Amino acid sequence: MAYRRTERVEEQLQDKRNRILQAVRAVVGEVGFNGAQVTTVAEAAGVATGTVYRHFPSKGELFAEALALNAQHEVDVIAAVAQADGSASSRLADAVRVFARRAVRARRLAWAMIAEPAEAEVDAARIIYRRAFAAVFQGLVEDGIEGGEFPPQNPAASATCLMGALSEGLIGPLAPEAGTLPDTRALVNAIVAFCLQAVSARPFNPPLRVVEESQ
Amino acid sequence: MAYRRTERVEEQLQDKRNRILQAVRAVVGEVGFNGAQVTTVAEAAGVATGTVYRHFPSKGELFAEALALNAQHEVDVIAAVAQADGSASSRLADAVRVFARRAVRARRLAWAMIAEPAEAEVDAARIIYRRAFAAVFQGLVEDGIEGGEFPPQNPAASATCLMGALSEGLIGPLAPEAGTLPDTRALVNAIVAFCLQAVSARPFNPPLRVVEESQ
DNA sequence: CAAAGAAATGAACCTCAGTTCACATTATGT
DNA sequence: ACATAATGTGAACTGAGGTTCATTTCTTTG
Repeated sequence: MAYRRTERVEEQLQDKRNRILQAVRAVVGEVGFNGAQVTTVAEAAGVATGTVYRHFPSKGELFAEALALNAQHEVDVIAAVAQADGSASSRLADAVRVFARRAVRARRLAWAMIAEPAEAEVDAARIIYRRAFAAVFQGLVEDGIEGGEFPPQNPAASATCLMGALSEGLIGPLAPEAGTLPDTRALVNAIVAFCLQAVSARPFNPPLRVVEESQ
Repeated sequence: MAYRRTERVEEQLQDKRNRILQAVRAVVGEVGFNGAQVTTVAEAAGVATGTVYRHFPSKGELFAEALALNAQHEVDVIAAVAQADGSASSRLADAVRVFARRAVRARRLAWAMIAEPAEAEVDAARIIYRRAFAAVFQGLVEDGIEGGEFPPQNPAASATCLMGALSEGLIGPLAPEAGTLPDTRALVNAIVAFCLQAVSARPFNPPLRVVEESQ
């Protein structure tokens, strides 16, 4: 018996693993999934190509885990906003706004996370996290309905559609081939307005019966 | 002078070109973009692989043109619905419903057209046609605003978000890894309801002012 | 410090689907 | 029928990038 994996080594291993994941984030934030090669990531992480494969079984799984890491963080942020005080409408508006703002800020990365074609595993992870975001929205929609703030509706469907409206509203402007964003503020506002109205409004036509269902 | 491209040959050429495009449609409708290889397409079209390259410069362009063909057809269908008689709301609802129904019917194909990762050229074509659909919706939104049916809003942003809500609402259920659709009818209805409400409703909270902007 | 076992390395390898191209086939016009 | 030219063919080629693995470097223990 002449070797044993020490705590210190264990830590260094974890550390290296994290460095690799962070490198993916950095590289993808720079050149997207498309341009991100394993060798490039390894270089960015300060390790050799082969080392990447001591920590991850394949490019797809590495990239998927990197996406999951980011996406989970974003979900947490949005969930926190959603759990703050205030009416369901205002919390929903805030959640959507925060999502949009953060996306616009880290534009290239956001586009990659939301929309850029990538390995199958990455796509799978994306779907999972889209659902996670939708779940947060769904909670808000349910709150709103229960509190009489929103009219009755299918919360799951509304949440999915919200997620779609939100991403589509962003994807175009975020896309790398689109130039610089002309008016970020206005864009975010329009998306927020749409989303809020979609779930929180009452039918306008046929004519409204104004009070009957209000709390 | 011993050869000249006859009308007949010209036709056969066109014919073969179309057969190849149709083959792409068929193959993609079966196995998606992912599983669709040039050789497979050639086989399905009843030509040799090389022949494909006499008609199209690359896989990407071939597939992009095939997508464009389909998408243009769908745009035409939706545009026709949008130009029918009726209120803006009803036309919008019909347009959304028709889009969704047709997608659900040709499920695999629709998913490929809307969401499946593919060559860069294909993605580019997709963006163009998403905009084309959005343009149709935008026209309806503008109609609705002008006619006092819909409240004031940013028509371009609303249209983009509509397109997003519509596709996202469909993508999940359409995805090949999702099982058989449980209740197509309900799904389509929920999406239509969301879309209609998103643009046609008035804010519920703060309290409504009912008549002021109606025509 | 030496032995033993892990972890790191990175150049070589492999895979696979898009593409090519030398040749065969088919069409036109005299 | 023959010359000419275009179209069709599909096996072989190619290149990019993910993956491997023999070798080197590092860590632990007696």
